[in-house]
Amino acid sequence: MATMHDVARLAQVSVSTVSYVLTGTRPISQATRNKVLAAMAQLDYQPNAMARGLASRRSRILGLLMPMDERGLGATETAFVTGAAAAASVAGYHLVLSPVGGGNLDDLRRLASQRMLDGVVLMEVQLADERVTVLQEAGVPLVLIGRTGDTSQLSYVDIDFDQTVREAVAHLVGLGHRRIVYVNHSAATLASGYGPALRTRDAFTAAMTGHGLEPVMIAAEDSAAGGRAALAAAFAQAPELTAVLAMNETAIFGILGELTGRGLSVPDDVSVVSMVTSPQVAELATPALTAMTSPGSALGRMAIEALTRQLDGPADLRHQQLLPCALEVRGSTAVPRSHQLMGADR
Amino acid sequence: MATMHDVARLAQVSVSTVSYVLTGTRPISQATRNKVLAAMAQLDYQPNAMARGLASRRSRILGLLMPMDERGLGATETAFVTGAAAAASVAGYHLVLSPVGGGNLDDLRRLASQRMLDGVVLMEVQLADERVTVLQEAGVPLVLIGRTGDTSQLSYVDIDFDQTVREAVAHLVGLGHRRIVYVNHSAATLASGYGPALRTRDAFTAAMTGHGLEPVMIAAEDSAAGGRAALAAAFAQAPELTAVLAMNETAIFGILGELTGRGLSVPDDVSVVSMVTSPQVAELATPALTAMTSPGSALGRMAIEALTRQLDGPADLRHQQLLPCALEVRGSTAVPRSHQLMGADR
DNA sequence: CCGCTTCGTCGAAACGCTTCGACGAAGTTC
DNA sequence: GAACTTCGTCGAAGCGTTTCGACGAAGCGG
Repeated sequence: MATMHDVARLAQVSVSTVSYVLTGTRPISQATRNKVLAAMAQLDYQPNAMARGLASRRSRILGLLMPMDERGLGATETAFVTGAAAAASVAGYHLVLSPVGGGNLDDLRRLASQRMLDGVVLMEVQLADERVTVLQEAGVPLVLIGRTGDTSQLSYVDIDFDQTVREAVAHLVGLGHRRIVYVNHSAATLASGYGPALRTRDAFTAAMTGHGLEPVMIAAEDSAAGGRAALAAAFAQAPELTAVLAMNETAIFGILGELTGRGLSVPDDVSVVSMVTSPQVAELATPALTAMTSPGSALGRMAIEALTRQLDGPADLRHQQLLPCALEVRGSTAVPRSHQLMGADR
Repeated sequence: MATMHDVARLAQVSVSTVSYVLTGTRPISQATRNKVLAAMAQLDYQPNAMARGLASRRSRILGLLMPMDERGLGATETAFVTGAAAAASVAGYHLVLSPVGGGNLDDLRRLASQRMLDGVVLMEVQLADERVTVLQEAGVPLVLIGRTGDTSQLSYVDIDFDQTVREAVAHLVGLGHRRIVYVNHSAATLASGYGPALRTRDAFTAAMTGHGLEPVMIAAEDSAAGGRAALAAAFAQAPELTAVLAMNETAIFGILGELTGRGLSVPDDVSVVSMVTSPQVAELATPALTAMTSPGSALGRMAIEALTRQLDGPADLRHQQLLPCALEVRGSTAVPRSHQLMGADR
């Protein structure tokens, strides 16, 4: 493995000159640059990342910290990752994903103080997230995907849940639905302070009230069975419901199954909208689901861009940005039956 | 940020002594060790990963290279990752996931020659996989999850597709099914040399022939629509089929939807077995799918263990191992209707 | 009690890079 | 044309570890 020394010798220049060619820190004449480049090519030279990191005190590695729970990464999370990786590559950084969950805070502390990560993007943030504290104490530049409760000191990108819910509700109301039930994540998830669950709950209440309608929310376990139970609960609380809005990629299949089981057809009897859902998952269902598609890869990209800007620019640069999900109408929403009759009446 | 120098000064020993306490490379008296440990604790010392890596020529970082395509990571892949991360942590290594796909071979080459990874676990291996060549040329220790065509020089862990298919077929045949159709990945995937698709195809043929039955295989696109089309094709080729064996987590939902659409009930009219499927996904369907559950986290763990053994032990250590999937019977398989009648006849 | 290992520790030389100060040559300003 | 800059390059001093050779102090068999 060739070193910079070898390159310098072959090109008949000093080691520092080779370094300047590589980093562009100081001007180098075209002639010298060419000599050096040729030597590099000839020796198949690759800079040693460790040495570079030690000398420059920057590893040019960015971390994407994601808790990996059992249920795996959905297409949405994967889009984050690919978007982030692409952006990092463009900015000349490596991106590594570290599956550090909430449990091993010590692991995280170690990772952070070892100076091996120039900065970190944190996914799946809780409203009160200790990982944020740990990283801030370690002095690691940080961008969140999601938001903590107090965001004043932080950089983040997140989904605009307010607007997303508003649009979803508006779509259903526009079709003529009046009794709309919102199926959220589980009660435990809500209690744990999971931001998206809380924010959508409030946004749903606001949106429905704004239309003069009564908001009904059901908490559902993240499983098909949870979805079935949630639908039963929904009919118990609002027997004449005509639409379900759900933010639970797992429960949604239980909801659909239970609907079919009760002899109700989607979308003729009940319309269904799935929130923050990837096209891939939406297409799995029969009929394909009308969904609010999350801006996954854009979020990942913007998080990395904010982070690199923070690293190269002034340290106190803050970046806060919200992106809404886009409504994509597929086969699971329609004008409600009651409304169709009324229309026929006139 | 405290350095080893600071620790040495505070503990009144030399820098090398501190290093020996940390690495255990040479014996250190209990008294000295305690002094050093106390100093470290007092200063909240953390070794600098870059300096360590430079001096020791080992980064203590292992890479898990996974192509991230659009469809995201299933629960199976996620189990790989969590199993691998846990094992790496136990062995004193960091695990980083790098989303390097097949496309950017140059990226991979750079990553490999930068001496930032002590070793690599490669996922989603093709029968002829250039990434293997690149990594071998770069001299990076390597363990595959999956197998290339010629495995003689390589370490790998993989699913025992032969036995898995055999057990799945045996389950169906045991129930009385005779006309069984295998829904594989797409023709393009087969043509690209994707090992699992090819191996299961051959295993299915062998298993069916062994039972004196005719093997029928259909290639399906990885989508719900692909599943629907595949089922139509299946009925065209084998009108009296009573069971479907599928290895396509995405298409399976299309298959189920199409079955319901044709007024056929699962499992009474048609039994369905899903291969290499996580319990989570199996439970999504209604009824829950009888499936061959992949040994995901065990596979990840064993890959990492093999890799670390290779790093710490002799360089030419090879490790080759196959693990079967476990049959988990749920609601999607039953005795075929024809068979029930025959049973009633007697 | 004499040579021998073994133990515990030290000092110094790497590891492969970046970066700082210096310096001659060339260009600019008045 | 004296006094400055700017340009292009060099040498050397780090960066924070590991690791090697050395060496005094014990321990030990004979």
